[in-house]
Amino acid sequence: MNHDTKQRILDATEFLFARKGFRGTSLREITNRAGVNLAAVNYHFGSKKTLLEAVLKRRLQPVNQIRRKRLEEVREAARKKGKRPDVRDVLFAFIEPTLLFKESEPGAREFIAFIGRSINEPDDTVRKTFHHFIKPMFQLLFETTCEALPEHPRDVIFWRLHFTLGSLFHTMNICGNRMMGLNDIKTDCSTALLIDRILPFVTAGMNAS
Amino acid sequence: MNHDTKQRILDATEFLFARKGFRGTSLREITNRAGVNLAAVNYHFGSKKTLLEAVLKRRLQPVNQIRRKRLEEVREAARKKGKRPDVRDVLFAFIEPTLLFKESEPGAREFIAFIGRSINEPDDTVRKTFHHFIKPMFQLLFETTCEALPEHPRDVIFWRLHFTLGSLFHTMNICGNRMMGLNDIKTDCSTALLIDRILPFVTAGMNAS
DNA sequence: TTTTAATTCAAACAAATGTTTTAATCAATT
DNA sequence: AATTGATTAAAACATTTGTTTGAATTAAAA
Repeated sequence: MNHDTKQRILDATEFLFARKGFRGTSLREITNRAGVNLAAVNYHFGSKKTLLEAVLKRRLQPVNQIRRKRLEEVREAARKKGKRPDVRDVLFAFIEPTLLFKESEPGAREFIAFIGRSINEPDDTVRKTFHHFIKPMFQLLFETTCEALPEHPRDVIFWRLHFTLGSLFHTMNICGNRMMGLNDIKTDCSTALLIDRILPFVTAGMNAS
Repeated sequence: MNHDTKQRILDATEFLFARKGFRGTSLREITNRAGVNLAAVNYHFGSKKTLLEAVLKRRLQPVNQIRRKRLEEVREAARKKGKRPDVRDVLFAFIEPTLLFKESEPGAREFIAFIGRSINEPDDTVRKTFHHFIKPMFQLLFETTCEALPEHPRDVIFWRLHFTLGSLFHTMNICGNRMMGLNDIKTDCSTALLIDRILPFVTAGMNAS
């Protein structure tokens, strides 16, 4: 019943993928760190590619549920009041769960950097798997933002949301990993403060005339 | 005097690094594409790591010169007028050369995506080499922006510039490579239009109260 | 032309990779 | 206790990796 072999592999994998990337991590590193036999990966997951899909699915599925719920709550609340959604509320509903994910579980603190990179990963397997999870969320975020800003052209909103994603995913990288600092600036930062920092920035950007 | 062997290797390398990443590209792919012998890489560049440094240096050095010149022009112009620099001018001086780089040379159209990824690369060699080039620019951008927004705390400006970099580098990825589109939105976009799109966004974000 | 240095080439190197195989071990069911 | 199925283990598999070697070729200098 040592069924936690799968868990140990998943835990070791997300840590190493976050630190060294998909291609930079070997199955031997993973199984060594997990304390299991090398063949266990192919036995339990089939292949390295399938392992990656399992790792991404385990983490992205829950956070996506939260994001969807939060976005639809904002939508519904606005509908009931007969007003349009507030841009800040919309962005908050998407961004807060994304960054709060870092605090959700021990492994997430590192793995958030991997997620932040995935959208632009050169490896097709990583990027396409990630897009499969993020695209419906992006679509929902897009529609909700269009409701919030009906006076803005749709393609302007589309691009500004991409800029928002850029800020957000870069933030996921630097808060989960290593960042480029400067001499007199302290770079460590609580998640709550980070949210307070990024939200005015992207809200102002979205609202720009 | 077949000294263009080095050039052909550099050209092939930047194309493949942009498409498949540093670790995802083998020296055999590079030399095949360049039409040169496998050993030519180690003969002319020493190692794969040194090749990477040469590739980055060849492209980043020129664009950095432009960025530095542009930023100092903005600074100097303000000083002569006895006013502080305009935030939009500062960001424009940094962003325009960065995105215009794409049009500078044939290979740059693809390579811009590699640059956009490098800041958060998991591979130490790539990330550190890139930081070596970008950090002085970021420092200069930071100081100039602080002059433009003296009422903002320095650490707020620091983080907002990181958000700006996030938007910019994500844009470099999607305009140089592949992007996550939506059904009814056309994703292709001229560089000039792209600059017109990103600039109001990050300017508003920097100015946010 | 002869000599010398720089460059190219094919071949081989050792190390690392994901995957498969086959036997051993474990846990539960009969 | 015996049997069955699931899991673990060690070893080997075939490729691919970056790098090195030493001879062949080319270009420049004497």
